[in-house]
Amino acid sequence: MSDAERLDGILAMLRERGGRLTTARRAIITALVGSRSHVTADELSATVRAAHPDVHLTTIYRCLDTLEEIGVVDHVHLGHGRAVYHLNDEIHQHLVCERCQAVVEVPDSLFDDLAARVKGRYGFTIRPHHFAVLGRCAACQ
Amino acid sequence: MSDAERLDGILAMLRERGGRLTTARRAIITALVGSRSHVTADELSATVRAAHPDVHLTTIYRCLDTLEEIGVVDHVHLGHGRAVYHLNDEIHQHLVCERCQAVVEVPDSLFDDLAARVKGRYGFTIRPHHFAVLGRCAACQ
DNA sequence: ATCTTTGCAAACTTTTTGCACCAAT
DNA sequence: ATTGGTGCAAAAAGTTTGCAAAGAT
Repeated sequence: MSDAERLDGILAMLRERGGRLTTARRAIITALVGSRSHVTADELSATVRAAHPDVHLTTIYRCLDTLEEIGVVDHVHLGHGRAVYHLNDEIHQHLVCERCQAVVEVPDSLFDDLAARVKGRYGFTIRPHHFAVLGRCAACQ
Repeated sequence: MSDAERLDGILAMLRERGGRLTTARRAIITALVGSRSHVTADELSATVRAAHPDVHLTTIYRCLDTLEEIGVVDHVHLGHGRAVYHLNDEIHQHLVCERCQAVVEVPDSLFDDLAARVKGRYGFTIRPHHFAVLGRCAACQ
């Protein structure tokens, strides 16, 4: 799936929801699709501003909220303070190095065992995608 | 180990490190030891203020920082925004319900398998205590 | 006497909100 | 013509910092 197709798909979902296809949204979603990884609202804002200097950070947040409601985007708290946003097309878990901040993405399936055990013993259903797991990456041991 | 012993132990560690035993610190650590679970800086401040109305929230933060440097306290980001602090004597992982905010503590050992696999495949060492795992508790399914 | 710790006020960072205007349908 | 989206400014929430005064050693 190309970036253009991805963009169109998201725009279509927005329209279905009764949303409007504004310049700002197009720019934000384009930037999000283009930046292939995890971005903070701030970073996204910088990218968007390159082409559309008038798009306000507030609008970024509101757009990301909307996309999250639709289920297209998810956000994760990687560290102290800021959150990062990413497209939701492949679900993965984040390992974040406490030292160098590197983000390692690992398949969700690694957590299946843990999830099953926690479910069995505590009745708790893990939804792991929302928070990062911290530690030390290979390079920083 | 009684609360009083625990308090004394922590005060001793502080002293060893060249720290001073102030009224504020005594009050904060007492409150921390007394409140048997996870507290936000704010909650801790409220408890401390009951007996010592003059201890400022800033001081709470600075004291918690110091205790964290010593290794006595750890803090965890349970949700969006505030962090919770807890004594470091039994290491456990936090499961937090996204709906009712309940905190379920589970033994660290549940994560051993996951940690081993992540270590093997990605060279990443998980230090899981720092962040919460989100999901739905038994009552909120 | 020294040097850490404290209180206070103010800054800071990230995110949210109120409101009048604009623009997509 | 609607009504949802946007920009702006300002508030909120949580935490940190600078500095002079207080307090522990």
